[in-house]
Amino acid sequence: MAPAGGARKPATINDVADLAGVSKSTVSNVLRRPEMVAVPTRDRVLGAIDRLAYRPNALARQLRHGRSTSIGIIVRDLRNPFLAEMASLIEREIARFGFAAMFCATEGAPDRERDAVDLMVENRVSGLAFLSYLERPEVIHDLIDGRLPAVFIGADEPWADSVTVDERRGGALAARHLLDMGHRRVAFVGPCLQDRADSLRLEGFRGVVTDAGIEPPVIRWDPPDGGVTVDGAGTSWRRLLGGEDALSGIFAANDFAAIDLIDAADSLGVRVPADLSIVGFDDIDIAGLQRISLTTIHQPRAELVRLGVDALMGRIDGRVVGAPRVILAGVSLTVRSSTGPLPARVASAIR
Amino acid sequence: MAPAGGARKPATINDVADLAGVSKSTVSNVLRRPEMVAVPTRDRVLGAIDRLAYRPNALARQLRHGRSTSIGIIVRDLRNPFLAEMASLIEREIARFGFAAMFCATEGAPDRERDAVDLMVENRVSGLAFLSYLERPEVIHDLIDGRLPAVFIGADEPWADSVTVDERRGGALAARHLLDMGHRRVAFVGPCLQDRADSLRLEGFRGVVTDAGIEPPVIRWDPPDGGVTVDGAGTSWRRLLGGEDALSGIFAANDFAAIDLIDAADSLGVRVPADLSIVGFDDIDIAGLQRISLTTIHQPRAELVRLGVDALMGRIDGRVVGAPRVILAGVSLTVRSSTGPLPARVASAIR
DNA sequence: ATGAAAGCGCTAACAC
DNA sequence: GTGTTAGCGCTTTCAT
Repeated sequence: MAPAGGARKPATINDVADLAGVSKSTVSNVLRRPEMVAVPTRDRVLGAIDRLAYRPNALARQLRHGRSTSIGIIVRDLRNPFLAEMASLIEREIARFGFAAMFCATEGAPDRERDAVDLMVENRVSGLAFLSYLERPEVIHDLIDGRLPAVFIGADEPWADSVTVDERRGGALAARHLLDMGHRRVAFVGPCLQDRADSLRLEGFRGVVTDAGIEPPVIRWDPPDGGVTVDGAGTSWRRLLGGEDALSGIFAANDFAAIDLIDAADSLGVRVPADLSIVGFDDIDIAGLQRISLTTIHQPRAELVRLGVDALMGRIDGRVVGAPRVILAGVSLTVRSSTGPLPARVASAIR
Repeated sequence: MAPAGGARKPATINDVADLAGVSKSTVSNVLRRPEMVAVPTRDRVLGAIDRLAYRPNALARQLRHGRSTSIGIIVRDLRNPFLAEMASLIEREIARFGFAAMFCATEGAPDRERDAVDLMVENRVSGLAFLSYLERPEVIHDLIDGRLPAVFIGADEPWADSVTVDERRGGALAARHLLDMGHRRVAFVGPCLQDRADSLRLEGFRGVVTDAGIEPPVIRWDPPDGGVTVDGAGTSWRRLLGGEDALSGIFAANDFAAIDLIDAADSLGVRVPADLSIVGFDDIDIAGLQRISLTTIHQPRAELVRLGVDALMGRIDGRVVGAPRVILAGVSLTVRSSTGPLPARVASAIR
């Protein structure tokens, strides 16, 4: 057993070649094209590799090839279970193609997003997967365009391959569901710094609601501890959910927020769905727990990832060329028990 | 705007040098030690960098230095919110030191763990952070020892720096809490493939329970869909939680499983805590939701990460040398409402 | 203050 | 089959 701690210099292909009494090309061949090396030589080389615990230096190989075998994954926040699972699925999927995952969390900050892309570019990742996208289109576009393939999963950017559900349609489904149940005082709640998917969800929601002659407030909230603002003015859930003109239906930009909202309602004694109906977006696993039972817009996570990684791999190996493709996956409403009809007394009060 | 899609060859330091009419050493100096380059030269170089949208090739620099500026993070499963948040915290913390994060999920499979370490070693990461650890000690030890610094966060391996709560003590706290409330038919539930933290939690739990003269069953379960086995024999929650000798207290290896267990109980009409008390481990955010309100063993996530990354950085820059250190953070029981006293009728039935 | 040159570890022509 | 060689893009002495 070696003395613990010290960082011994790792063996190189030359060390192996010397020990095996061959040239380094032969060692390289043993590793990359074993069939073209004579069996006795190969065995000698493998023996040396074993003795020296040789691991090829991926940095050197990648430098030679001009790119690394990593994919950059850029994601807002791994604490959102939807994003964590998507990231995890991507990691697993790209591993099947021999790629490693490099992660960067942007925490919803555009400058961190820019830094993340820079980091990935400098590390010469083979491709980039965005799980959230904040920046104004041009900025990142200019950073990336022509340098490396990128795919947006869960956001639809016209200048790169995108795999997404129709976010607008999801927002519209949520709106229609709430309206159908009689709700009129409805609102959207989303993070202070919206990513582009959030914006589209809001758009879809607002479109349907305004068509019904209602102008929905947009609530900004970073759960669980962030302040609540409407039109830039601070307020509180107590104010929004209590009193005569209390909201009776809320569409949250994602389940993560929706579940925190349910908890806030529970704390205030606001009953869900008797007093307040809540619709989320994503359909994360815990949304299906009996105790949460969140009505939400379902996203086919595995399918999105599969399609997204496929698209990316197609670009990387040049199998796919030409204009960016937008792939839409189906979106649907999953009705559970966080939504219900507008209570009669409120319904009459509004008329 | 460049034609979309194509992967133009990125500019190199030579291109910049040529355009600026200097040597590449000067370009390198402009980037790494700007103060030792004359201002006019520097400006010319910066101009060229800008014009060519030059990004230094990190692979080349890292090859030169013999190591990359990445840290490998090895984690069982990002769907477990505790692990996802820990991973996220690590990524943020190492970014402050200029390191990038490389992730690998092992899904609880020892061979995937070995592959992950191999991948990291080949990529010459500067250090390794384990968030879960499966393999028999020697295997990974031999793979790593002397090659690169490693830190275990949430598991205590004597051959490398470790930052962890006292897992055994956590298990013991859970056991004592259940016993104190009068429970006698208690069990442990954990994943089919335990990591080393799981084992220690079980040990601590079992120690206290057997001291009370009870031999607790060990239930293997991979929520939400996996089968339930005890001593290798398949069974079901219905059987374990119903009937005369139903369990009345369960300690789950982690909150993720505990919450799924609550859900299973809800489905079976088993009331928590009236019929069944459940203790988790980790104290993830959703454990604190009113609707979940899980009694659990609290882990100080941010502190564990801070200490762990500190330890790792110390080894990387050689500030810390010598024998592995084990750092213990405090562990405590957070009592919420998933546990309660043994119902009187059961208590009397047992006497 | 700037440049020339060596070399990190590997791969891929091309020679033998 | 196997060896020789020429880089990949960068940093870092060491001259000038």
